[in-house]
Amino acid sequence: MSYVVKKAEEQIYDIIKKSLAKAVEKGELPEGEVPAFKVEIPADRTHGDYSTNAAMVSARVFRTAPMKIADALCKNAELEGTYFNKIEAAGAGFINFTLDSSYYADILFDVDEKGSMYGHSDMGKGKSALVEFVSANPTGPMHIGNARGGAMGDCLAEILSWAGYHSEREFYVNDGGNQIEKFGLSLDVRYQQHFGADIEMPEDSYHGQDIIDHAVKFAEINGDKYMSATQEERRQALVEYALPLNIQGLERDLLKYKIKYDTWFKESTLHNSGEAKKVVNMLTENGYTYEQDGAVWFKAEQFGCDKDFVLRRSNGFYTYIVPDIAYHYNKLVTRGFDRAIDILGADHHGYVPRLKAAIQALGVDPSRIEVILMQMVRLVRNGEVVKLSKRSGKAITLVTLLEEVPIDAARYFFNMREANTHCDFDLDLAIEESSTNPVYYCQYAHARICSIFRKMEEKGVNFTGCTKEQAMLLTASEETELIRHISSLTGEIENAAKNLDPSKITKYAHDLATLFHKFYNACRCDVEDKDLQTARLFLCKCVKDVMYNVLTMMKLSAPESM
RNA sequence: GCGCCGGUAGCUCAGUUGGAUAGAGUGACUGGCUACGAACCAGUAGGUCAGGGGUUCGAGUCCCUUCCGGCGCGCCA
Repeated sequence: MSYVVKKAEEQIYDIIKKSLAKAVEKGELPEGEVPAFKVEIPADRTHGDYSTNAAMVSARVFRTAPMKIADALCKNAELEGTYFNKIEAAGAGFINFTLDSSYYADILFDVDEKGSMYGHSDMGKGKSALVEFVSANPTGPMHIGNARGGAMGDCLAEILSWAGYHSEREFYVNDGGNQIEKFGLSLDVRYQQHFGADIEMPEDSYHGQDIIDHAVKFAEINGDKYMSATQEERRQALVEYALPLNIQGLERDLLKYKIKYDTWFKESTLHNSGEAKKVVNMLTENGYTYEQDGAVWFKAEQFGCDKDFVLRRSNGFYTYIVPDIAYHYNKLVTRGFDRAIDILGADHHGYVPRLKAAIQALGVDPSRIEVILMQMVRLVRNGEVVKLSKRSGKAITLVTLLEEVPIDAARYFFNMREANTHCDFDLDLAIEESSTNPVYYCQYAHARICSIFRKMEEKGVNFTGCTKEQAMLLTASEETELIRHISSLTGEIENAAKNLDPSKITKYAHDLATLFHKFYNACRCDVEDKDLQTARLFLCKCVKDVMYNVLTMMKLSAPESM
């Protein structure tokens, strides 16, 4: 949290401590230690700006009624030199504190001084976090679920960076295994069909138009010369042609979505470098594997899983989880990231304990892997759920989505809700009502402030700075509430980082806009009193800075007019 | 059957990690521009926090249980 906020909270602990000592000295309270108590912001602000349950939790220690303790503490409290001008005991024994206007002024000076850095925190102490997200199969275009994961992961990486972590973004490219086999097979059939072969697409192949397009292009370049090659050669050539194009396509489409990765990590490197083999060997050397029916099993039950699972199939191939184990070992040990954060679809939840078990068996603290499970997005169009089937090729792609919905709106929408809630994306609503979309509500606040400064300049009023005496004129509830919210930005970013929850930030932005719009309607900047005018313009400037910071954190535009 | 996630206003969701009278958005209704931007604001209506039990000064929040929904539980990824 920001240092002004921190200072205020520390003062409360200090006030309580000193007034307790004084009350004991005067014999108003018995000797004793106050147990751990909490300082918090009451939901109902008529109860003050801060409250503490110190009197309630110490009732047992002092064998005195909470209300009596609260009274004694209030009576002996010394507020001189603090940010508070009132302390009082309330009904159940809460002790409530009221902030002085010097506090609000200091908050604004803090914002003004930090500018675009306001909101940054050193909570993460420079620890490194690798955020892996989207990681869509390179066998086809991205779907709408990837849109949610993309917006969330990108925003989360940014939040972590603001909270003092060194964060990096990574895309894991599944360029090995069964899916690539299927990809090759699908291309192969389409290629042969192009030259008139009478064969059907197998049920479980990829039926999308993109596969046909690749096959046709490949045929235009290479002609029919691969018709006479072996199936293996033909499929390999097709995959070597199409896969890089798909990966480039993913990169290009995500860039359109304002997502830029630090690294594109290919699964194939884990096989080529022998890392996949190495982790299986390590597990075996540590005695955590056994053979049965010709397959190699991992003793997962020893690590709290309900079942053991296969690492190497009897046909000699590794199961999908082996490269994943090697991949996470690579993240945490080889590359030495302190934390590996994965954003996955909720249908992977059964797989998380298994991955963690294997990582633990490799001697790595599994809590360094943190998985955000994201519930599925249901796409609604014309009031009906659109079935998302990749196999049928009817999935709504990320590109299609972005053609229909503004990028800012999509990024904001997908960060509005916690990962763990299902969400419906109503396309018609997103398009038709784009003007009432919550993101515009926030951007409007920013544009409105810019407009105020333009208008004031036309009248010859240029804001150049504000004195503390002027800033202390901001005492209307609309003003102090707004400043209170401004003051909470750093803490809110820390909270979002702690919970790995970007939705806290969209909520913050929305609340900031609400409080500003309320202020705007209640308090005019264009007033006779020049000192008050200066103070309000100062407040506007600070709100604008904060809104700008929050919007850019989510990579949303902060328009000066709209 | 076992496990994970969820159930809060008509709808979509918050609820500061156990605090005071449960809140927003949207939809419905009413009011506010000779105005620094009405893409805004103010107000009304709408609740057995899925049901039941328990823990304590105090429960939407923690524990148990029942019901409802989503998803997992493969030598698929």
